[in-house]
Parts: sequence; structure tokens; C-alpha cells
Amino acid sequence: MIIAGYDISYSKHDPDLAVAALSLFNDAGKVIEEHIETVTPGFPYEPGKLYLREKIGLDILLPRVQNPIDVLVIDGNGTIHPEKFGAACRYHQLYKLDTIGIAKNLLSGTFQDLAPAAGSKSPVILAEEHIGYAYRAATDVKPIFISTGCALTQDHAVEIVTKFHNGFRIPEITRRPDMASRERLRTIEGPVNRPNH
DNA sequence: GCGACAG
DNA sequence: ATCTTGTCGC
Repeated sequence: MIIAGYDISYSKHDPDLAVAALSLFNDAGKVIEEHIETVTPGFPYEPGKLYLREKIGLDILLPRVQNPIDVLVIDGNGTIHPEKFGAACRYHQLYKLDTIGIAKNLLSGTFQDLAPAAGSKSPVILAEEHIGYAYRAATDVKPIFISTGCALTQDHAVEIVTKFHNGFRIPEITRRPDMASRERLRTIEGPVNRPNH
């Protein structure tokens, strides 16, 4: 079972510069492939249209993948969305892959407080429907929000993310591509000029 | 109808 | 998302 994590980092200085990263992990939790590329957003971020802004990177990186991806995990939401159709659901249709969304902020719905222990979770409800989970990936950190990209069950989505615990708030599946893209962006934006002392 | 809205 | 060094705490 190969799980892929995707994320993209944006330049503050150049609105047309961003770096996308796609990291593939195997069952042992090891990175077996990692693809990084600079991309051009082309338009600003618009609430509700996150999938459009981040899809450019997937269009470029997915074709480079050598191993078959079983599940794609992205930054953002799946069913935790006003119309229960966030970016992860969009990608599920576009790329015909099972997907999962992990968001750092709640976009839609409500949830009850959850225990402070790592692994605790609480259902996110919207109009009586269970659209995802508020999930604590590490002890005493703020929860993240996990939802399916419309193919997997909410519980299966959480079960998969759980395998990527790393002691931080953000599970490794998404943290890895996040850091990789950020680091690449740093290098291409040039060495930081340190103040003269 | 209006406003709010993941990154 | 990004802006930002040191600093407080385990």
C-alpha cells in the first residue's frame, strides 16, 4: 500500500512562484519517491477554490511517479466542506485516486472537544452528517481535521493518517512534502542576506 | 440575500 | 500561505 503526500509552498515576494512536492511512502513508512518542482500559480488564492490553486503541482508531479499510488493525502479538506466536496474530492474525480484531506483549520461543521491524548478524535458534524474528524496527532497539540476524498470512509481515512504519527501536530505524510517544498523554495529564492555585524 | 471560507 | 529571533519549557 503506497501513500502519497502532497503540499505546495508559496513565495511571498513573487506571486507567480511556488514549489510543489509529492512524497511517496511504502508500508514501512519509508520514502520511496519524492518529486519536487517549481510551479506558477497563475492566479491568487480564492476562498472555496483551493483545489484550483494547488492542482497545477499535481498535474506536473503525478505523471512522474513510478510506483502505483493507493492513496493521495493533501493539505485541505475532503468532505469537510460547505458542499461536502472539498479539494480532496475534486482530486479523487480528476485523478481517479482514493484521497484524504488534512486541514489545519476547521472550514465547516462543528465538533465536540476531544481528549488531550495523541490519537483521540471527535466527529465533525454538518447538518446531522458525519463529514470528518477533528483529530489529535500528538499529545496536547491542537487537532487537525481529517476527511475522506469521497471514496474512503471517514474512519479509514483516520486509520491511514494514524500510521504517520511523528510526534508533531502535522503527520509525516503531509509534513514531509511541506518541508521539502519549503526548503526548495528557500534555495531558489537565494541565500538569505544576513545583517552585517 | 449576505457573509464567510481550507492554503 | 507568508511575515520572523529569540525564548520559554519539557
